[in-house]
Amino acid sequence: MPEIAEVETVKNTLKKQILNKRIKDVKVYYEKMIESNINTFKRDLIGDEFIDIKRRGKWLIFELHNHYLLSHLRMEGKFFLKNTNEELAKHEHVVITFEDNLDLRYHDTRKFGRMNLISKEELENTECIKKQGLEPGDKALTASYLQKKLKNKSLPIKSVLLDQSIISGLGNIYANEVLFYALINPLKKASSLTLEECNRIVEGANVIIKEAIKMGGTTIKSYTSSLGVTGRFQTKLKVHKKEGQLCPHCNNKIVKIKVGGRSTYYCPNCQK
DNA sequence: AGTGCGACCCGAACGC
DNA sequence: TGCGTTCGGGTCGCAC
Repeated sequence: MPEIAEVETVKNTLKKQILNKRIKDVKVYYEKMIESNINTFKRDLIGDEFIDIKRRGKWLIFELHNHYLLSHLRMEGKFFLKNTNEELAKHEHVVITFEDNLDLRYHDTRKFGRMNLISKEELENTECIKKQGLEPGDKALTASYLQKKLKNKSLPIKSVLLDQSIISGLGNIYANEVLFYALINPLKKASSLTLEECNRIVEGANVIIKEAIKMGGTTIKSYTSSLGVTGRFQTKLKVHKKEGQLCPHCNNKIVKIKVGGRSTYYCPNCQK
């Protein structure tokens, strides 16, 4: 499941392969995937070219001359590059063909991913981009920023870490890992966190995301990033999907609970 | 405004 | 073996 590190990896990989090639055709096989008007989507892409790829939170931002193509991979979205004469595979929902007959194909088993084509001036006013909070690694992401954001949140801290408007880019895997790093119980009420605890969360997010990006993300379940790049961060996971296994700090058993409906893994001894 | 929860999806894992 | 059921996971939209 792509989180910030996976998206960063996809961005970096695609940048080496698809920039500055004229788009000659666009095919959409699952129309609900496109949030903007489908005909406008095709018309505006054809004839243009990608000149850069950026990322904001878990959103990929493909820059064209006049537009941005926004793409969210949700759980299982992947991009593949294939020759245009290769047969369409199951779950390939959007195909962008470049003039050298290379296809950028969007593959999504569960059809959860979304794309949106917007004009350049719209970017900062587009809701999904505007609402993103600070990213791990941003100097402005400090303990006091976080504590202020948590002040009126009665939800468990685990749920709040998944809120993209506070820290942008954390998903279920890294939220579990960050709380283990910070030695904080996932059920602890967000508003009750001390400045010191907020500091440990910020530090954990910075350290873990940096390391995950360096390793190309986490490959887990059905997710492998595009183009044969395989994430190796799963070897670094300490608690996620480790229920019944021993805590690397104290040797007590990792447990699995539900928080806000989401699987949550933690060490009850280290994270009291 | 903050919170809770179903819907969106489909394949894998599970139960019988 | 084979069938039906449950689960997962990010985000949105709706109800409270």
